[in-house]
Amino acid sequence: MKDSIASELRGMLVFARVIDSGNFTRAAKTLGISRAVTSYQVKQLEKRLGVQLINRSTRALSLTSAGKLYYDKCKVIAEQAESAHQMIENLKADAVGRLSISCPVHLGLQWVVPLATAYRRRYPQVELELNLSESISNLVQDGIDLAIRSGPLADSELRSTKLATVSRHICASPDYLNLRGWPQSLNELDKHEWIVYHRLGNQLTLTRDDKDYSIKMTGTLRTNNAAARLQFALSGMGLAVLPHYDAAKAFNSGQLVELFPDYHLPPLELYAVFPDGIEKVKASRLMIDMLKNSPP
Amino acid sequence: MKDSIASELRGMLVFARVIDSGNFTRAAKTLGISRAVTSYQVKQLEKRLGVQLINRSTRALSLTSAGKLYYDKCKVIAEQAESAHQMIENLKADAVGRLSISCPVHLGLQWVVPLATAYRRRYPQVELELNLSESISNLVQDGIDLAIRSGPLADSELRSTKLATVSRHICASPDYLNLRGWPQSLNELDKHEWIVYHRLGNQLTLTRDDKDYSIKMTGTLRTNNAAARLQFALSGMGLAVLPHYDAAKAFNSGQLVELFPDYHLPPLELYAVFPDGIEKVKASRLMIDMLKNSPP
DNA sequence: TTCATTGTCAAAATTATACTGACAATAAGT
DNA sequence: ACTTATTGTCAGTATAATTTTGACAATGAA
Repeated sequence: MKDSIASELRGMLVFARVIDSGNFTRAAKTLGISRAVTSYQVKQLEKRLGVQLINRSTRALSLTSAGKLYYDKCKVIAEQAESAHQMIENLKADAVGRLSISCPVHLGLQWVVPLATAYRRRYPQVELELNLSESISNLVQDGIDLAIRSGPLADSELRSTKLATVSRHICASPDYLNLRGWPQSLNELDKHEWIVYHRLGNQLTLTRDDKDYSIKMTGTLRTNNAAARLQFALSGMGLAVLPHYDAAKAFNSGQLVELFPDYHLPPLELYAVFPDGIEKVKASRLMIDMLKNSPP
Repeated sequence: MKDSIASELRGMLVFARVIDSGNFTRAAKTLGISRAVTSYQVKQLEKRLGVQLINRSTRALSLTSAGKLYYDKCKVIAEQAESAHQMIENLKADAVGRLSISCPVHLGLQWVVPLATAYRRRYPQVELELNLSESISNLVQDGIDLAIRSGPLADSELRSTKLATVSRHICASPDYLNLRGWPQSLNELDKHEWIVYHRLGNQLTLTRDDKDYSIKMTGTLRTNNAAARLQFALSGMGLAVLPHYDAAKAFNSGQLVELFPDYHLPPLELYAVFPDGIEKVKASRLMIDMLKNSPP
């Protein structure tokens, strides 16, 4: 930082404090530095500006006219620097500010939107921005504070915390099963149509009594959209692996039934991913807590 | 400067520049520092605040919500710091700002007041403050930019420049001389009354053809006020040593006559005394020039 | 793929900043 | 007029901060 304004800033702060204090000694004390440095800083500033700001005698100070004008500016800057710092402290202490959240579309609609509504009601001073998108790439570009993703993101720059564990279930509509047959064992599954969720591949691992069973999902219906997958399943297009939050409603209404409930699928792990320090911001912390306390 | 706001200021400036530039590399270039420092400064700032301000990936930047709010503050501070510096530069380049002048009362009334009137007309953007006072002590206390004094001030803190050399003359009113006699030689002077100016002592040294003549001023009329001295002289109370600006008018109107015009008195040396760097301020420089160009 | 560019890092070099203990100048009290 | 305490500054030194350099992995473009 050769000769930029930056070098002046510290001097400006010291200078302002000297004027506020009325003398160098008191200023030094309140700044927590020695008298010598205080003197040096102001002298350096004056040298840099080329104009003397303070008329000194050993027992009295006064501002030159240039100093008076300059002091007013310094005072404002000092206050604003203080206020900027304070604002960050406020963000950490109170539910204020802004919070931008990124979330996969379907999960967002099912889970985050209702929660965000409650959040806004509870913390009206926080401006919420909910960005629903599947793509994970523009997380940085879009200035996201909090991204909700399934699976921990292997990114050293970002921190993450687990929000919820969502069980998954093999589902089908009664109509479909009546048509194609209700499978009694895992072996019969390969005679069925699967609605394959694009991002998960077509290998499926089930667990029962600590034993793993591997299944290959066969089928021609593929989608990268979770809502579409649900609709296909409801329309009786085949078997689908659905997260609990999609499945539960359909089970209750009888639109879907669960197959092989004794076997467990590896659950969906939902993580919050965020830049370091964001968890110290109260608005973010409260949102994370809320997400953890109200799993989908 | 342990942990005060001051340490943050440099970081704030760098941070703002990074955002303005869109990336660290360009910011570093415009700041004239290396990429590494730029990164370091922002990181340091974030560490200090406890919150990440910038979402980084190697090819894209974005602000966190906290960063957005903080940026706005930084931007204002950067602009104001720039403007403070610019203001000083303006003071040096243009006739603007304020200028406070201190001057002995009588000299001020005779000389500076008329000049200040012309100055104000010529440079209306300069706020003038004229402080007429004999005392030299509160020069610092009163925040004077420019003090006019007779004789160079032996003060290492302050700079000074000679404004004018004012000749002095031995004067008396014709009435007084008719009453007490017109002295023909220096020897007769000790029979006369002197109006003694307090600050100059009562020893007088005259010069003629490189030869010095010492005279002791006798008399009971003493004053520390230059205007009073003039009035006493005009009223025929005795001989007085008057500066040219007081004597000239009276000579022209015949109210006073000069004695021993061939002998020269050590002249009054008028100096401008001011803090270092004030001569770089245009308003001051113009005033000093004007004083030099229009001697009393 | 290859290539150039980005942000960051670690170690070293350099600079800025800080403290200490003096000093002369001043003001207040006696 | 004398002492006493306080002030701002200085010189020399110590310390902490900043900066440079050269490297690195990550990333996007060709």
